[in-house]
Amino acid sequence: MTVNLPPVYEPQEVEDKIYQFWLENDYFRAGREKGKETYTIVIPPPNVTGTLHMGHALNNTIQDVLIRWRRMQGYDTLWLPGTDHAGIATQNKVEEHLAQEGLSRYDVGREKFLEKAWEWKDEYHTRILQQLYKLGVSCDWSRERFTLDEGCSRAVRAVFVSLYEKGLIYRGDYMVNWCPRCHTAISDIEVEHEEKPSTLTHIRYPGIGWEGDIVVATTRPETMLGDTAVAVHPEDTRYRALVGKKVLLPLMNREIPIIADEYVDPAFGSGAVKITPAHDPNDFAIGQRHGLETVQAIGEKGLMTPEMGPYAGLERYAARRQIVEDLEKQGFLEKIEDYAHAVGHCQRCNTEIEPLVSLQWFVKMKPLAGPAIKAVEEERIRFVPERFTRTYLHWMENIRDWCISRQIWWGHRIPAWYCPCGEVIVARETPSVCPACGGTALEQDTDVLDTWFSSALWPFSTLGWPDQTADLAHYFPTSALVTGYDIISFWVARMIFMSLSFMDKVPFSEVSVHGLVRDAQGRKMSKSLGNGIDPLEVIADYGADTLRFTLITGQAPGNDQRFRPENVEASRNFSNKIWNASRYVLLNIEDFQPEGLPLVLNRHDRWILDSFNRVLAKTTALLQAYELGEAARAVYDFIWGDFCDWYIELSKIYLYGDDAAEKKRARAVLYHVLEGSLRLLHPFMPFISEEIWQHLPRPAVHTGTALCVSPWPGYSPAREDLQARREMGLIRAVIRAIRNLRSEVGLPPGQKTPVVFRVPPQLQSLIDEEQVFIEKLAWTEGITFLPEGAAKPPQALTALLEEIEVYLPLQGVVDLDQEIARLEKELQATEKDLARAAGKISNVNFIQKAPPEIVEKEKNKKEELSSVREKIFSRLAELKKLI
RNA sequence: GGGGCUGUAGCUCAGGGGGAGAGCGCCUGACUCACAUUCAGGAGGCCCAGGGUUCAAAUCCCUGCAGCCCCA
Repeated sequence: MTVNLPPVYEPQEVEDKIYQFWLENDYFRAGREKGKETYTIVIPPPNVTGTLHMGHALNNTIQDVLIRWRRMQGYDTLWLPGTDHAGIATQNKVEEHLAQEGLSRYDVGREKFLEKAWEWKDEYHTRILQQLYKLGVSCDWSRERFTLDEGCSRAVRAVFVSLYEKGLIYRGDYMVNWCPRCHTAISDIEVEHEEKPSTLTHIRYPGIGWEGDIVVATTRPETMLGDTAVAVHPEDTRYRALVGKKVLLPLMNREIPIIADEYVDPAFGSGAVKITPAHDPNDFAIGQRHGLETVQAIGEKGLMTPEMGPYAGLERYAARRQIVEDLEKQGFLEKIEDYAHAVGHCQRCNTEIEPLVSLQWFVKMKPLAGPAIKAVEEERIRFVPERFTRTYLHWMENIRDWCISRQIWWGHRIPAWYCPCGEVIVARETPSVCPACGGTALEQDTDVLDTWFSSALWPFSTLGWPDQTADLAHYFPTSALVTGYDIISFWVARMIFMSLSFMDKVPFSEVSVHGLVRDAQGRKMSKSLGNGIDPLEVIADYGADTLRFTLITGQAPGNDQRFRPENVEASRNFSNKIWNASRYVLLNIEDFQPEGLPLVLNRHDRWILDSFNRVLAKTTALLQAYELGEAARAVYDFIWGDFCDWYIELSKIYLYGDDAAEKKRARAVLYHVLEGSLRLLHPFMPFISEEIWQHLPRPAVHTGTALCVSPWPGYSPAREDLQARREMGLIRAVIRAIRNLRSEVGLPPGQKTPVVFRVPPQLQSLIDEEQVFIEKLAWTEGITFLPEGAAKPPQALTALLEEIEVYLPLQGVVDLDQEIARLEKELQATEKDLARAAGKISNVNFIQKAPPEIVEKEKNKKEELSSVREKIFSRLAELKKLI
């Protein structure tokens, strides 16, 4: 095999090619491992509104890491991809698009509009897929779904009709959150509250048939036109006598009653409140209790209704100004105060929502929430991190009915038909005849369903439900759901109750929750701020592996992360490190045929294999716990810190030496560890690992054709090697000590120094055997051992390890005063630690109550430290004599 | 008003009952035949404050301060 790899890794040359290779060989298709345990994830379907952002990149990378890891572990893995039609969001986009041509959706009509929306969907769907390919996700594309496709639509109808038949879907006049911009009702959780400075307007309502007036305070004076009562608290002595009397509604000259209701807070404002049942949820409730009239003052477009006299047709905020002005002119304005309060905004377009009473469809939530709460309480579903369980339960326990109708066109049309005779037909199949009167003039409800209604069915609708398909039987329930904490109530909660209701099973057993990706300053990435970073740009500049690794290592479960260019570079450097380590191995294993590990391994081999073995265990355990960031860091530390910095450096002695047997052995180990490391790395950096792996020679017995379907490397207890670990620990400490001393006096690597050791007899052979390696890695030349009792070199730097004394004789270079000062500093530090250990051991409580192994550890520590202390002490004495 | 998160090195953040960690930045030295996207060495932290539990607290509990998020 010829090796011609550039010294700098170029992902642009590699990634698309590798992805094509994976697709062509169908590695991501589920069912490759027949009969194996399944591992399934359904993708949180990205909206076809636009393009993917960093949050999607993180979400999909996490899923891909899990899926690739499980695939390598031999599970029958299915990662089911798809996209979401995103009703209001997409409709807004298409409307914006039309607006550029000066058209509204009403100009083009429903049918034509939907055509446009489908075109939009096609375009953005294609883009999103391209982006996902670029990220390297290993979805089973043969099973891709869309929330508005035929199957999902049937699922939606089936669920709607079934819930309707069970009495869990009803239609009613209720107060809903109305977005005058989107021109539709939205559910409670689609409303975002924002604290804003505002004013509290105090208005005087004159009494009718009694002397005086009542002052009410409001943040929304324009709604006064729709007032149908003034309410006071029943216990409020100031007003008790007035209850049942009337006041005059200024400007409208309407008589409205004074009523008593517990809801009123006597301490707020004047203790009297205006009641506008048509425009405030609380007032609506009061209106219902007291049988008040509902006067709609504001219409669906945010304009004052025609009944509002001089204000008819005014935009709501213009009306507010006008009304305040008129009130003042006519002497009804008491005062205006500054006041901060939370205003509801449309999640999609940020317009202030208008509470309106209208006829909408609702899902009755209490009966559905019960089992969904139980499933989580019984830990049939587990949130990771665990704290999100509380978020979920809190929401579920305080749930209100879900408004599911939307007055838009893009979505699943509500399967309800109306006959002029008054009959309402809710059916799975489109009816042609009214079952009540036999009439055929049926008209379907013009509204569509909330997008989340179809998303709630995603884990089973995508697998074929309502049909009882083989996939549904095999892959449902799914294994894990990976999602951001921001949609736990929107999506996760709803999937859970829908699944329990229709599948009688939880949709997934674990929910891995991640945070948001913020900008370098910690701000949310947003279009309006323009601070978003396009994942595709990062991929173009650095490669997908780098982006993935940056996102994964920057992540702690459930926490937000900041996306910083420095971190991207660190990941890029890591990929380059792997690339070059591999180049080193490849350049040195020409004509090499892998035949497994040699039977005889030396200390270095046993050490790296032990270390590798341990990182396998650690990484696997961390992945199991969804600690992906830590897992990636463990891999990073091993590859860079152990393999590259130490083993490769040690191996150079063999590879550049003359001993053929040694060379062969070192190559085999290098190959083994590199190949294993690539497998370990693959879920995190799939492209570079696959690319390099494809360059590696294959063992004769190896049947695999791609790294992505190679077995996950497993921990083996037989590879534990405490002796190698301990011995290499000593050798590395010795090398570091020498490097340290050399750098104290600023010796360049080219200037070799001899080194003198004083070691216990049992360690002399160890140092002896490692001489050539110590010389290479610590830039020394010539090692000698001081016999027992012999004088130590006077003009020498000293490093005192627990069992080993290291002297660098440097005539003329050593400044004795400096050396004494340095050793004294070390002595101080040692004595501090020693005092702490000694203190613990002399504490009776510690000896009695601490676990024996901890006590043992402290005793050893004390021994070691006092031995080091003695050594520093005597060395200091020697040096001081020389001055 | 209710719930939650965060406070650790100059910056960004891991960790977490028993000798303070990483990356980046900074300082010193080196183009050492895989890699200067590198290598070697170093400086730099009363782990927010106070109290409690414990033989032992940066870690667990409570209170406070500061910042952030969600829900009403």
